[in-house]
Amino acid sequence: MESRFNHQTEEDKIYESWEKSGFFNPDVCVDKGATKSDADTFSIVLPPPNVTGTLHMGHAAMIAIEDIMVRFERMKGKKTLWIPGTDHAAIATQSKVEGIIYKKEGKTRHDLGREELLRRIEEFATESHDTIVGQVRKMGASIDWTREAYTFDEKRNFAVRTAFKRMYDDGLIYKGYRLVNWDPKMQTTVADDEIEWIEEKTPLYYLKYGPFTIATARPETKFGDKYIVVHPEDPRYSQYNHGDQIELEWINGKVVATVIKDDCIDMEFGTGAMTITPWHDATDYDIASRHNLEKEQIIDYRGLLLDIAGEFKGQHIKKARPQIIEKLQSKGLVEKIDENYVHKIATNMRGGGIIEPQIKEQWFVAVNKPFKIKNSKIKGINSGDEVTLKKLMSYVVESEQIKIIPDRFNKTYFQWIDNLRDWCISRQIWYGHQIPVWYKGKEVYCDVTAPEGAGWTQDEDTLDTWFSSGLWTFSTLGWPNETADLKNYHPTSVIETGYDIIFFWVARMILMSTYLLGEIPFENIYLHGLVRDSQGRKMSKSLGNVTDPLDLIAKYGADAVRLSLIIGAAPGNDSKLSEDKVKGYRNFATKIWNASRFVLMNYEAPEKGVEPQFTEKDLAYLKEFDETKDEITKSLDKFDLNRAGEIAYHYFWHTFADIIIEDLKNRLRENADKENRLAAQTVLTTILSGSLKLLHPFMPYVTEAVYRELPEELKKKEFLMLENW
RNA sequence: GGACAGUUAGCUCAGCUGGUUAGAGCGUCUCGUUUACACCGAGAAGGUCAGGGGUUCGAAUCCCUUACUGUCCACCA
Repeated sequence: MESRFNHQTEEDKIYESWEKSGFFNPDVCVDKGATKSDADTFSIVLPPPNVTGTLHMGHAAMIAIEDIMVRFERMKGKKTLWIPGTDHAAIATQSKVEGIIYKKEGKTRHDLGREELLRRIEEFATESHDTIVGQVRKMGASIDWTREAYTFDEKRNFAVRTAFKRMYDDGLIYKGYRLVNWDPKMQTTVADDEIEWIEEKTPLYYLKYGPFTIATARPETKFGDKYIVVHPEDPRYSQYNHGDQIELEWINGKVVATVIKDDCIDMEFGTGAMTITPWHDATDYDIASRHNLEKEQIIDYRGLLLDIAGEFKGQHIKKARPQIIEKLQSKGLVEKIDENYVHKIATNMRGGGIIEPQIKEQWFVAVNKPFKIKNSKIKGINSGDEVTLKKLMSYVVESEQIKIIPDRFNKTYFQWIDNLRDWCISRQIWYGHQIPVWYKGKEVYCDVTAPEGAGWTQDEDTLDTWFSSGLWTFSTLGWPNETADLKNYHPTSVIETGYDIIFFWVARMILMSTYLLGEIPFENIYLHGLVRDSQGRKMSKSLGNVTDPLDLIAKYGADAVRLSLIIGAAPGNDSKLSEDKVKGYRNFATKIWNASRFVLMNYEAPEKGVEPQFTEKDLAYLKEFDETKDEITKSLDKFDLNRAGEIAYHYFWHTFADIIIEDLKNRLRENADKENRLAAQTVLTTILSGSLKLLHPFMPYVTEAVYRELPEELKKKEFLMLENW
């Protein structure tokens, strides 16, 4: 044995031998007798990384955590399945590729056309996929590659169409005119959750609106405003009654304004009076809907002003604003301007532009609509019970059929559900699952496959990417076919993902699974935090503090990277990563190697007839090891990987290496007494091989490498990976 | 506006349901070149556990409160 474990040359070889053996696949484990065929199962799906690029430290942490769970459960003898895959990430990917093409060639998607753009995206996605898969392997993931899936492959597409059709038939998917988040840059709608609010210092204009003064940050939307809304109890406006009509001079001449009284008005803000633009603002839309007011479009889908803007027609809203203010000023309608106002602007967080709400016909999932559930396996809900999707989502968590780790996220989850509105699922981008609805004249047809006969055209919209990833726990297992995998491995044991996508993804998986299968998608939700830099800053390209997991792996080895992402990282909490930390755990890997080397180089095969004669201290050492093992097992069972890792680390280095080896060293050398020597050796080999098992989920490579060096009589299996916990 | 975290040694964090002189890693300092390992070993210094109040025989740990930091949610034009 060399004096150090050479991760650069050994890790890939070890991974290859694992993968080739087939033992990442539970079927092979059963066939080859490594796992009992009637063993309990443990299953987990890899949160599919977006094919928008490469993996970052957060992904590395995710893989490390999941692989620890998987290796631990596999060693405990369970039929263990971990399914890999990637996510087409519809809008994010298209946005990214469009950006690249525009930068390189100055072309837009319309220059290329649908077919060519899709081809380019596929090309990019494939490349990105290959990189990602390579990275997952590098991390040492014991994942079943034979079951790899893509959210946009044929099988998943079939699952998506099936899901859509069922929801459509149950009336849970409908097409309707609603106020939606429109991204003029990407030319598509975006879900509420996909919006990021950014603050911007924008002047707040106080405009004279007849006898009223209104405050607005967006004068360019105000052309058609003909309702003035005040609070019913506002004494300043008590002389006006709901419904009063007042003629007044406005931007482009006279308008008749109607007074509306509504208690959603904040009397403290501005002047306590506002005009509304229902077509382009959510609050205004709600007010207008409550009072049955007219709604009129002011801005088109590209962000240009419409006819109603008169002389400003055709101008972009951004350019028009100062001119509109100028005109208002010349008419004496600007009372004052508050330059220090901070306005919140909605942006599309998937690389798009500034959101302009629009009323548009879109497809929605009705979350509050009652329906009768079929085939419920959910405890407390029977088949035929009337439920809503919202109720299903909250019930399974409330009743603790799904547990969230850490549990404080329960509150976050429920709060989100309380605020949940119908989910807009149609997108006007090209990269995604096309909606399985066809039209011919006034006829509408929804099915898994296209209708017979000529003259049908398919709906051009594609589905929100989360619609397909919502099916992930079971679409990867073969649903809608009743496969053995689905039967064996669903519900999955745990979903492990970042707390930042609990709404986007976790909640939607619960929605889809409870509705479509009548069962929970997973029993546990393990949420990890963000991996930040050593100063606690978010890693970002603009800060230049992004560390590539591959660089760290090349430098210090995957084992060190894994452990440094686990220790000091409690579920749900952000963690900091520094190179020093990784270096420290690389040193630990070397320590494991050298302590093992020492034990092995002093190893002598026991002579026949010689029985070890243990001292009391020997027995105490063995007992201490057992206690440590129990503690680690308990922690892992509770998903407390952080603690388990720390105990294992500390025990191996500072108890086994520093104390036990030091103490027993001499008895190996001055071998006056064979029984005594054998006892010392037995203590060392017992604890060593036991420790290798305990450390294996955390540091699979070094431990497996050491295992190969063990004399045959100390090994029971082909791989350490397959040893009994 | 609502909710959730966090505030413990120079730095990063443990400290589970309250119980002896508050722990670890990194860093610092001293010593050590014993044939497993200098990617090492032995040892040391360093903390009024954010502030205040309370419960208790006893609190970093439970309760209240203040301050600061961070995150999420929400229809303040």
